[in-house]
Formats: sequence, C-alpha cells, structure tokens
Amino acid sequence: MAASSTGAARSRATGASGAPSKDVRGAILAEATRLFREHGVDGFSMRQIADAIGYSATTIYLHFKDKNHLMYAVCESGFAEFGASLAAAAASESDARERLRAIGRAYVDFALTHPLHYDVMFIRPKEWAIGPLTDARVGVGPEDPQRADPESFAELVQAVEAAVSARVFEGTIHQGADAREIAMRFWAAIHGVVALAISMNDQMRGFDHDAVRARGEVAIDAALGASR
Amino acid sequence: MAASSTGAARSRATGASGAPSKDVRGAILAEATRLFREHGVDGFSMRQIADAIGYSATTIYLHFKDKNHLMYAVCESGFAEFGASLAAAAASESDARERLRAIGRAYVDFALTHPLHYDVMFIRPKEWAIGPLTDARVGVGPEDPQRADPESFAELVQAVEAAVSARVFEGTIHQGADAREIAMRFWAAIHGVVALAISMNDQMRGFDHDAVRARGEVAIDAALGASR
DNA sequence: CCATCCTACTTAACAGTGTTAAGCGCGTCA
DNA sequence: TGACGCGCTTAACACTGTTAAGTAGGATGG
Repeated sequence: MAASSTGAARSRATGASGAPSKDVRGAILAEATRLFREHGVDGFSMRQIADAIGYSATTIYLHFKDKNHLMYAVCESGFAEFGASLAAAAASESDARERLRAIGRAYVDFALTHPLHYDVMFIRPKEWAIGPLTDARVGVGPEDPQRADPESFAELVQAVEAAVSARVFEGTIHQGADAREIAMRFWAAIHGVVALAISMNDQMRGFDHDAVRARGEVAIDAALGASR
Repeated sequence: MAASSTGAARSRATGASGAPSKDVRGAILAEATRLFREHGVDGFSMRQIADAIGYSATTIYLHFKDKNHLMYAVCESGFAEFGASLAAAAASESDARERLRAIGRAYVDFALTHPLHYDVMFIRPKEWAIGPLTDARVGVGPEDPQRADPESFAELVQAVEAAVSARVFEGTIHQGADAREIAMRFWAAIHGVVALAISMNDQMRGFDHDAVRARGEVAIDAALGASR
C-alpha cells in the first residue's frame, strides 16, 4: 500500500510528459497560485494543494517553511509587479504634480486588477504576516531585520519631496507638513477608495470598476488640490 | 462519568452565587465578548468559550445559530454605538458643513476606540458576513432581505444632501455630483485613514492615535475643500 | 404514584485545518 | 556489500466549526 501510493505520487510528479518535471517546488507554487487566483485567500489549504499535484501535504514543508512563506511566494510576483508598476508610473512623468497623479493611478489600477493581492498586502496583512512590509522578506531583501518602510512607500515619499520642492502644495492644506506625512495622507486617500471597494463590493452597490477608478481620480485631485 | 461532568457543568452554570444564574446565553455572550476584546477576532473559538463557562461547545448552538451569529451578537452593541455616535454627531451641528465634519470626527473616533469592531465591520466584513450591512440583521432589522444601505450611510447621504443644498460644494471638486457619490467619496477618504492605521500599525510606524486623528481631520478638510 | 414527554445538556463523531515526528525505499558512494 | 542520505511517506497532535444521537431530570398527565 505504501509502495503503491508512493508509486502514484512518483508517476504524477514525474508527469506524463516524461523526464523534465520533478520540479516539486514549482508544482506546489503553480497549484497554490491557481488556487489563490480561483478561490482567493481562503480556498487555500496545504492538503488541497498537495492532493492536486499528487504529493502528500508534508512534502510542501520540504520546500516552504510554513503556509505564510508559501503564501508569500505565491504573491511575490504580485508584489514585484506592484513595485514595478509604481516605479514605472513615477518615471513616466517629469512634472512633480503629474508624477504623483500617475503613481496614484497606478496604485488604483493595481488594486483593481489584483484585488486578491491587494487584500493580502494592504487590507489584512496581519493575518498573513507576509509581503514587503514584514520580516518574511528578511533573507530575501535587505539583511537589516528592523522593519523598514517598503520601497514603494519610500518612492512615494520621494515623489512628494519633489512636489514639495516644486511648491505643489503651496497654499494647500499640506503646506508646511513633512513629506512623509503628506505621503501618508496621499496613500490613505487612495487606499480608502480601493479598500472600501474590495471589502464591500459584495455588501453594497456602487463599487463597480469604473466608479472606483473615477473615485480614485477624485481622491487624487482632492489630496493634491485642497486649499486651506 | 456522564453524570459527574453534567454535575460539574450544572454547578458552574448555577454559579457559586446561588440561584439567579442559568442565563446560559448571557454567559456565552459575556465570555465571547471578553475573548473578542482581549484576543481579537482570531482568539475566538467555540470550545474556548464553552470551556471557560463550564459548558460543552455544542451548548452554544442551542443559543446561537452558528459562529457568525454569535459574533454578530458580540458586536451588536458596538454596531449600535457606532450608529448612535454618528447620529449624535449629525444632530450636534446645525451648519451643514460642520455637521459633515462632526460626522467624520465621530467616525474616526469610533474606529480608534473600537478598532476590533471596525475591523469586523468595515475592513473584513466578508470573512464574517455579519454587521449592519448583511442579512445577519434580517429578522432583526427591516424585513426586506434585499441588501439595503446601512442606516448610518443613509444618514451620511442625508447630511451631504443638506450640504449640497447649502452650496457647500460649490466650486469644489464635488460640484454637480450625486449626493450618494459625494458621500461615498467622503466615506472613502476617512476609511482610508483609519483602515490603514488599523491594518498596518504593526508593520509600520506613523499610526499612533494622535497622528491618525490629525490625519482624519486633514482628510475631512481635503474632502470638503478641494477646489477644482 | 407511575409513566410519559420535553427541555437542557451531554458525548461522540465528522470533516476539515496547519504542523511535527518518525519511518521507509531507493540511489549513490566508499 | 554496507552505510549514508535524500525525497517522500504515513501517523499523529492539537486544533477548528458543526451535526447527530443520547441521557439525566423536572414537569405533566393519567
């Protein structure tokens, strides 16, 4: 019995395709990603993944420390895309004000096209203790284990600093405030729009894609333009 | 054996105090509330509650349909307080603009003083499917099972309508917009501030009470004052 | 007074969860 | 040939929410 089930796992792991497979880690990651995309963060269990790829659940622990680390690996590409997208948006505009707008738009866009990733990253990061903000990245990212701000936020702060220098906030409510604080306000304004949309779209109407995108635009304008 | 454990349950249920107890539902609710307040929404299991009050876990199901309904009962007072607090804030100011400010402040205040409730209500309502927005309230609230907007949001919309009539949004970014849409923007702006604070305060600095309160104030100003 | 019934509560169990410990088969290398 | 070690397994632990079936004890009706 043990032999037969082992054999079954083997044959499925090696795959019908012949030789190249045996990339168990890759298979786990692929199946986990599929489950995450399909059923969200809840339809995601170790045994489900293991069954689907023809291995026992404990095999996963040979490749990932625990569920959080697997989850992190699943989301890593999303995290990378998030960072790259914001960086690209920041680079796309030379005008300081327009650069902030572009960053904000990219942020909304990411949230709408990857709501599951956004959920894990910014809406309930505590539950997963993963993502660029946590020590799950220690070992992957910088060695310093003290929680540093995420790179993307640092980039936002930089963009705000440029805007401050360009006197974008002169005469607005943000005048005189710390760049970091202004960035926080900016972040909060946009997070509010998308987080509400993702958290509430089952419970309430008014959260369709277009409405949210428009609302994001308004939030950016409000954050940039409010005069005191 | 069965008799002895039954006896133990009895004696604890009836309580050392003598006669009055046997309010099992009340005991469950009290212990559940204690656990929720202490360990949050995660340190909250049926068996934990049951053990603490000296009953078996299944007894809970004689008083609550399932965990969600129990959770709802635990949060109900919080929900009521939320509604009452916003209503009081709305009633406290006669000027339309100041009324919106007061509502926003009350909202931030609730989120900061009851972060666990806020979490369950607005940050991850899907997980719990409870709260004023869901059908868990059907049977308690209005009979109509089609998801209606929560009362508090309706009240916000009313306050916005008054502000529209008072030309508060003339010359701002909100000019010409639907009152419901403006209310949504207002909500999103404040939600962003408090949700980020609650979700991220473990991962990042800059989310202390005072900073958040100040940021809420700025968000309200920004939402009210942005000129186009 | 005794038998029934009903209420309140129980235990046992199901189907799942993440995770750890121990064991087994097989290929490699000395 | 024997030892080692890698890759994977089964068994198990300690939980989770939830349901089904059973039991003790008081109230009620004949």
